[in-house]
Amino acid sequence: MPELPEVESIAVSLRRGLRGLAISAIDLRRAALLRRGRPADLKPLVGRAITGVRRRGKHLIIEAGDRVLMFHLRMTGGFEWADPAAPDDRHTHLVLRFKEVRRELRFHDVRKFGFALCLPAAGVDSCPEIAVLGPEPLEIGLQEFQSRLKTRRGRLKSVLLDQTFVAGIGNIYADEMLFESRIRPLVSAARLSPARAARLWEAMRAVLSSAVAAGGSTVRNYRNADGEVGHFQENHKVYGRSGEACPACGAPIRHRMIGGRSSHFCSRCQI
DNA sequence: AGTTCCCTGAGG
DNA sequence: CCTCAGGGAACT
Repeated sequence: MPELPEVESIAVSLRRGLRGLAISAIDLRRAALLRRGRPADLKPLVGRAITGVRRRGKHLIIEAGDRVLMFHLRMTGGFEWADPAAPDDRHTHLVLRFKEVRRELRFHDVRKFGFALCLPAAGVDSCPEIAVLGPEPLEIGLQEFQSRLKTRRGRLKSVLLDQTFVAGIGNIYADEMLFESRIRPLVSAARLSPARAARLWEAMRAVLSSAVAAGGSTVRNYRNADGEVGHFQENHKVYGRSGEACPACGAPIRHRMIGGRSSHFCSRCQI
């Protein structure tokens, strides 16, 4: 569920919390968290100062000099600052400790879909996870957005969720930006008119930037690294509102599966 | 291009 | 008890 706005909010909170800290120890509780990586890959991080935190798509990248620790949170991954003496739950998979402070940073993930990789900083952009990603939706220009759409066969909603098209959009924001632009999720991406593509581009920027400003959406239990919830769920017009009245026309919000994902839309407003 | 699977807790 | 949620890879 963490999508671009949630990962951005986590990155901002981590940037704040990690400023000026150097890693003193790493406690890997579940080796499978590293996927193809090995536990020994983490060793170069010990002793390194944190030099930055950034986001690429839904990936979170903690920079420590010439190494990075990259996370994908998938559905239920998250961070929490805790006193080392505080009890931890069985879903904590990695713990970072620091020279300067007593508090430790815990990565937890109930469903274990998330992963972490320790990579050379120079190799991040060329690693498979990042190399395949499309442009950032808040950076891509209208012309490029329109021309990329034309090359995509398939339903518009599925294309928006495809991280190689643009990186960072998930189920919530795909539904919301389609409603905002009054476009049906089922239409062909390639056949979207330039005017409708422009409306979608505007909606994409508006929805994502509002969501970033609101700290993301907290449905179920998303929180940033400081334990703060997001507030954009209060602005959701269609996501999770099947059966409720469309805020624009009053027709009931419809719900159906598209490409294996639950989709919410107004069949009167969205054409 | 659609379906299945991974995993677990929440909700019916 | 059963079903659902969901990102993304793997499979059909």
